[in-house]
Amino acid sequence: MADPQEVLSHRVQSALGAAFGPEYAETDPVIRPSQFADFQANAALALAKRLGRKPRDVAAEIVERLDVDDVVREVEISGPGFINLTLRDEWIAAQAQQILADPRAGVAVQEAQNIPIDYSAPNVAKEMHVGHLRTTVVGDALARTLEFLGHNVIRQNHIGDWGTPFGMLIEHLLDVGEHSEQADLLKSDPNAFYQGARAKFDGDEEFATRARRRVVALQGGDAETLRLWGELIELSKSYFNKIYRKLDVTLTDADLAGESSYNDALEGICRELEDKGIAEVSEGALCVFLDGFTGREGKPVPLIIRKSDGGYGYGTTDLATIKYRAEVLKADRILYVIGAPQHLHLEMVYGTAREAGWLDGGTTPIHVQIGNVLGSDGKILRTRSGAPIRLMALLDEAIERAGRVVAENRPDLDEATRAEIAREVGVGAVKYADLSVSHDNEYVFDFDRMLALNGNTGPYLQYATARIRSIFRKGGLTPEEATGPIRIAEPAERALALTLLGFGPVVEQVGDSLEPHRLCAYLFDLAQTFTSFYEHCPVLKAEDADVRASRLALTAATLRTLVLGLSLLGVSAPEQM
RNA sequence: GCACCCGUAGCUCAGUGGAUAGAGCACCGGACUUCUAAUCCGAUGGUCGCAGGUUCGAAUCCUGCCGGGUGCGCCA
Repeated sequence: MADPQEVLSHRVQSALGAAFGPEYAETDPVIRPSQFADFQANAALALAKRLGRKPRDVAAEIVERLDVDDVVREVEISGPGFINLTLRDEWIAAQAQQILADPRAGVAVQEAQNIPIDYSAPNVAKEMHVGHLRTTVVGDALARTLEFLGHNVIRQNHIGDWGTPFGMLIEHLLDVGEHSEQADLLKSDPNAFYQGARAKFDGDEEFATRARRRVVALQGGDAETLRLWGELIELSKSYFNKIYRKLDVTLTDADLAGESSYNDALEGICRELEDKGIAEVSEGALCVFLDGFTGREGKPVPLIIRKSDGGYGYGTTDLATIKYRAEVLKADRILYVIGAPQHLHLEMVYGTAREAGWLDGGTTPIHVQIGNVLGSDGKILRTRSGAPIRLMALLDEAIERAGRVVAENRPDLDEATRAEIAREVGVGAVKYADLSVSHDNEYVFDFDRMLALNGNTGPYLQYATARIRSIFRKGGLTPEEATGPIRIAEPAERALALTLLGFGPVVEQVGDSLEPHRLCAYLFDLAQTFTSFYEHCPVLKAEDADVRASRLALTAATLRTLVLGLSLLGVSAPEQM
């Protein structure tokens, strides 16, 4: 066990039990990183009141019973009753050695949960916007991280592939021709296709009539209409996959679970909720009213599950997803990586599912709220002309900007290599920018900042890995050949080794809290701690062979941790930059 | 009107009820015949929106207020 915080927790808890009786052995010892030592235990302050004694006396008694000599070099009571703990260099070195030998870099495998993750969810025949970009990137990072922690992740790309707009889209497809250039726009510039259809729908009464008739045919299961609908899906899949491949996102066609896949379940959902007395008819629509949900003028807010015209909306589909994921997929947690504005709606879906008993098997639905991406004006990101930004163009611009920097700094590399580096850096920068701020906050999109080589950015972390790889190339060995033994003498070595021990805990924390930005912050800290180490401690030019072997081992452990950490975020690390 | 989110350094953002609130950027001052300077070291910069409350201890928890954003019946 390499996590100092956990080791110290157990030791302090034992001391608490020994000092104050077994009923205190479960007390949280409140181990925290400290600015005066490596860690501090704050339990004494909280316990003082309960025990009716002075905090410093309580701390003294804990210290007296504390058995940590093998781990801790110095124990000191300070201030009102803080217990400062300074770890032994040898212990840190030994733990770092274990991390180096562990292919998982100190991340424990957890008891497997079934975790469906709903993320990305673009619409057929529509451009993905920066909001989709963020749920795609955050959802994918969570999928990768939870999978690595040992969970059974089931990716659910809930694409918008059903509804009334399809009448218009199908008629437009027929008008322009299935294999026309216009139809091919769906693969590259879907909004152009959509807007073409929309314009006709709004301006041409005859077209609008055809479109409405087509919706009826689609819902009625007309074979030719379904074939054309399938064609729209296929063309759109081509667009989605182009984006996913460029983004290096793990979603494939196998993960598609679009709205249409629940069509057959909707009628049953409504009947079940009506039979259970959860749904009732109001103003012609079948609705669920839940306690605690009121809107304007105190009127109860409905979750509409069947419209007054008999059709179904997203509320019904979302209920079908939660029932399916809970009962068929046997989900322990269901993650909805979806925009923050949909919070109220999702709460109503959860509440309805709970009342219906669908979550009784121990399923917890969780809304991973995605904040809006803003422009520098603080408004939702758009082009100067006010149009939504095309995602592919945005990625291409990031790659192009990265390419300019690479060309400037690495004229020695051939063009193909530079292009690949530019792609990894540009895409990595965009993804990292989405991941490094807490997901539920809005954040301001800024190319210059995300592509900077300084600061908490993707390129900075990638550069740190590229530099380390360069050390091994120059040294004529592979990172795997650097096995230590790790010894600690210099403060910079100590700081680096101690930071390495924090990887396992932070990955576990991301799995629990579903906050990838914590991993970003950790990796940035690790990279900074490494560059500082690298500045102060010669590695290849170390004074003797033992020191060199130890520093190479620390360097190898850092590289593996950085690359593994970035991979959990879905950010690649180029061999050179 | 009701609900949710947010308010921390000039800017962008972190912050597990614990000691003197942190990064990055920008600005200022240093370090390159380099182990990749695409870097590093240092300095400056704060009434944590305001006011109460709980607590030994509050940026963090509770209440009220101010300011900003979002949502609130047949779109998703």
